[in-house]
Amino acid sequence: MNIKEIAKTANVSVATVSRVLNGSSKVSEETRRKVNDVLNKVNFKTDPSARRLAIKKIEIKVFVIVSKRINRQLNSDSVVREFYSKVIEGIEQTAELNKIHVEVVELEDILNESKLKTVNGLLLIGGDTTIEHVKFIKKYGIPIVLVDQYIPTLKVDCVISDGYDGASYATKYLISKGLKKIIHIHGFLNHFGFKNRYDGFISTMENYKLLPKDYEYNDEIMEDMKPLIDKILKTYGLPEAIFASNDPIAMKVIETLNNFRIRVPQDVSVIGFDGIEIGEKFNPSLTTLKVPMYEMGSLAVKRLIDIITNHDVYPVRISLFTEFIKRGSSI
Amino acid sequence: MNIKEIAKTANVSVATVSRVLNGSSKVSEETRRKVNDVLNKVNFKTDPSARRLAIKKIEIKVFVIVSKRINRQLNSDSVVREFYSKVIEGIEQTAELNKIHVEVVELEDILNESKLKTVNGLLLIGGDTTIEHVKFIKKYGIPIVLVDQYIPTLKVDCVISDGYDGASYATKYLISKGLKKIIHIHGFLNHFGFKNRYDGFISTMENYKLLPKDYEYNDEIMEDMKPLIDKILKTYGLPEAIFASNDPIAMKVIETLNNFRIRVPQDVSVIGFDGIEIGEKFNPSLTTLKVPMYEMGSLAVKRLIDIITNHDVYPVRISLFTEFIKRGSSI
DNA sequence: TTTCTTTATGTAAACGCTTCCATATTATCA
DNA sequence: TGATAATATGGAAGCGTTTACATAAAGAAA
Repeated sequence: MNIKEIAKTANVSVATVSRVLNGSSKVSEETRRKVNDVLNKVNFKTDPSARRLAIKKIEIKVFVIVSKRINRQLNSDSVVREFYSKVIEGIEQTAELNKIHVEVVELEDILNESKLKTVNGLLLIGGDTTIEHVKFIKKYGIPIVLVDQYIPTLKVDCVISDGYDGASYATKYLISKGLKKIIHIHGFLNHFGFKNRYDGFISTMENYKLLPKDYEYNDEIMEDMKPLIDKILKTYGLPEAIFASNDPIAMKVIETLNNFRIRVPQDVSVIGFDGIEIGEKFNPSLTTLKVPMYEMGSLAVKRLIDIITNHDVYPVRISLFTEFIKRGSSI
Repeated sequence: MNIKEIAKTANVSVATVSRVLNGSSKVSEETRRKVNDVLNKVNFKTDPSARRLAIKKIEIKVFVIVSKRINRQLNSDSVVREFYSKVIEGIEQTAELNKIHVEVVELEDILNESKLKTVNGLLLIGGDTTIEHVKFIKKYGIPIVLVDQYIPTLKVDCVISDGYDGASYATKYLISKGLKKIIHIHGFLNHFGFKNRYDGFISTMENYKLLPKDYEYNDEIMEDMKPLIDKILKTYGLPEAIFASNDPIAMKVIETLNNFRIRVPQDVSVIGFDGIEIGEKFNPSLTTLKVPMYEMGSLAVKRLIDIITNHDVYPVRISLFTEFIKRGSSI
């Protein structure tokens, strides 16, 4: 069953059927009804490959939106840089394969421009995307896929990593090694990513009837982590293991512990999260949960293509599993 | 960059390029090398859509595996029937659209057969799939996608509905209507679906500083719910709203409440979960969260195709958002 | 040498859809 | 009323592949 047969039974041309299918305005009410009747009767579904092939003439622009903050970091030497670079690499290569034009722009720019109207789809990367941004863009009816960001109250497509599962795995690993005094050092919990990892840690500890203990850090503490470690040692004592909510924290923790003459992993095991490359070079090399960043970007593009070409309507949340990488910083 | 350009620069016909690309034997060594040189130089990648369109039928066999229990229910008149029928409809139509052959078999059958080796991919539907099943099949290196089932400890692709979000939405809705005494009646929490909905309910109530109260039901109670309602009324008092973890429970609750001369929704609001069709005919018509069942099946097939054709390696979890449908059983 | 195979390559027709362009119809205006 | 503009529809050319069929070249058999 194809468009041609539909056309024949509806007594119109294939062009007209296509127009009805795509909601183009140049069809009379009567014809539209006639075609729709046939369409419904046979429960017609457009062949995605054919549509995709035909439509390819059009320049599909995908704006990879990055907030000013992240963009600055992308240009500076930072871990964020590595993370998002990998994601963007995945985006660009997958886009190229599908002959889609990608442009990386700053979020602030696109929000001010009425350029929005020329865009076929948007990828919004990272934690700076807010509900307002999404709502604003949605008004234009432009498909969006969030990357490494999830906004629970909004039903919007997103690709994220499974922090809950990862944290849970790490915690179980430590427990399986006989460790019991495990603490979690994490970022602000209103960030969904940190929250997920936190939840995974807490619930796993509770499942094993162990007392979960967690400490929140802020940007100042990143400068100097001594006060935090000090506090932990005083109020909690020396933990057997520390699970940090990302790699930079983990490395900072190790550094600071060393200053306290506490050895990693002999005295305390440390596990990070993200799997950035520096972690491997670090001494001791960092045990971590690797987020498949390239895949994240790649999947986001594929999803966007699906949405655009199939008029896919149900938003989905795609979570990628992380990969546990055992290295030197933990037993 | 397409096959035609490759052909031109390699000084051969497009047919020949295609033959080289597909490893057909009817190409001389010399020509093959010539073409491959060009291919490598420009890092050519075949357009998937075009290929898909041109190939009339890819012989990918997908076994939709259904456990005996569910299969029995599919043949009998049950709500499970409706739910899984819709899912299977999505699977079959999407498969057909992609010219893939689908066969619905019973889980028990396939596990005993060495037929497994002839299969390109498997879809496992529903809550009866166990870790052992998956592990067994994985041994054969066959791609699997779980549908409406999630096994946290195993990194296996799955398509599920977002119970947490749905439950959370329902709870917020009730709270927004000024209701405070809200309880949750749910199934066994070791089923990930019920657990998710439970978590969504609990955490939302806590967010609003309300006391969450929940009751677990079992199959006997489904026969006669009087004891449970009795217990609730005695220990908790009359709730203002009841959120049930699926539609059948919700309807049973309403029925039983009516026997107690308690009116729905005047005295107590009731919300279900699933969005099965009977709920609409029910009196009062059921407020519920609709799981996009068709989409669930459809997405599962698409994911399986991706895994098979792209050799996609990172397993992902795809969650579909539910849709809140306000009807007569709630204010 | 002639005829018959075999092998390598090219030509062109699909695959199902979108969309530019042309045409036919109807409405609008002077 | 005739000229013009607006609107609805159809025809047909792509989109990038695959592949049946045709053809050319070369080798084998007579």
